[in-house]
Amino acid sequence: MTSAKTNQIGAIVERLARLSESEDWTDDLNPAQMAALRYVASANRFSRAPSHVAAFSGSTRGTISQTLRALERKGLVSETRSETDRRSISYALTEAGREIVDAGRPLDKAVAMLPADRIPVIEQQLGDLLRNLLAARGGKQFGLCRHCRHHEDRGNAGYCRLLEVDLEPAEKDQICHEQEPA
Amino acid sequence: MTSAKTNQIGAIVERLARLSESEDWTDDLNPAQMAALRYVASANRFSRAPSHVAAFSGSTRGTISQTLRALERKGLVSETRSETDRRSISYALTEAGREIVDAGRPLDKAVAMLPADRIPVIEQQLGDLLRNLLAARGGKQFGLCRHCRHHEDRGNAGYCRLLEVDLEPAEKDQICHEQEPA
DNA sequence: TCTGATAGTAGCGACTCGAAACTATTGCAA
DNA sequence: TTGCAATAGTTTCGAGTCGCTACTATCAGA
Repeated sequence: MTSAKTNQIGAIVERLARLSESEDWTDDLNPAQMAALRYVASANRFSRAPSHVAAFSGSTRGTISQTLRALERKGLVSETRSETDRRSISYALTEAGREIVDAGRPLDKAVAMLPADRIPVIEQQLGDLLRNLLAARGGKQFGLCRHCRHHEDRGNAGYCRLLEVDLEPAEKDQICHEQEPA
Repeated sequence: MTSAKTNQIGAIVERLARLSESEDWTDDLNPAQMAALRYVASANRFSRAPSHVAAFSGSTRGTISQTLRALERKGLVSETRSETDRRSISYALTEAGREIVDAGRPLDKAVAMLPADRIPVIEQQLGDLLRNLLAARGGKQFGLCRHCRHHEDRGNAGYCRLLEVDLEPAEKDQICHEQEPA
């Protein structure tokens, strides 16, 4: 016998993702495109370059470059070249892109059917699992700005000590590629 | 504001799966091929047809047909035409295929780093989530044979009341496409 | 014996994906 | 200041996914 009592968690997670994605085929967007679109939707203005999407999803710059192009052709994101560094590009959601993201994901509808008090528990445990996986592969966290050790709360707004910039209120709840847990 | 306090569970599950699969690219097998191979490895002899793999993964017969062909070309599965129904085909793992499956998945290594007492809890909760998702889309469960209402325990071995066949001891722990929870 | 359902396959077009080669910038150092 | 290495992104390649729409073979019921 190879591994008698191995747990099923990995198998369930992959099946959940696969089933959810197979239902998520709205608007002519495949899973990879949906994932990239959702990332752009939730990342802050410093974290929306192709290389960030690639690092977040464990993919490569080349692959993500094509995916973002496909999204742009469909009018769901728009591309802006940086003024300060002419090499880098930042993508932003268009109105049409925002609509698709706001529709939510199939899996979240199944989550909503669980007892409300168990949702934060599962969320916490899966978060720990994700951190373990990221630690094992040496990847960045891509956590929320306000959970970062460089973040300084200033009432409604905020301030990033690393990049030395003021932050809009909404930006505190966005994903940042520089994020390091407090 | 669109949905202020929405939970992150769906996002975490999809990211976990994506990251795990991106590391799982061993032996020239892409995620879809790994998923199909693992399914064949854990399904019983009545549940290894292309249509079963398709139903399990939320894909289509056409797509899975090609995926299984790719696996066969690589010598990881072998195909057998049914004697009783000349239309149907059953795939089985080869030795080489078994080796790859036995190597396990990256995500399970991250799971193993969690406190041991929390693993069954997470497993249970994700299982509930999966059942919710399946119920919402009207899909089959594909649960374990021994958890089926047609299963009859006969000590070491077992018996399936639905198909009216005797079962090997090992088959009780395999996935069945006919499975209905007790 | 039709006839319809079922199991699997072929072909199409858009896309993913890793890898490697390539362009355009930028930063650093001699 | 030139010179070069690092960085950001793109292109191209080949194999494969994926939904779709035919299409073939087989089976099962009236």
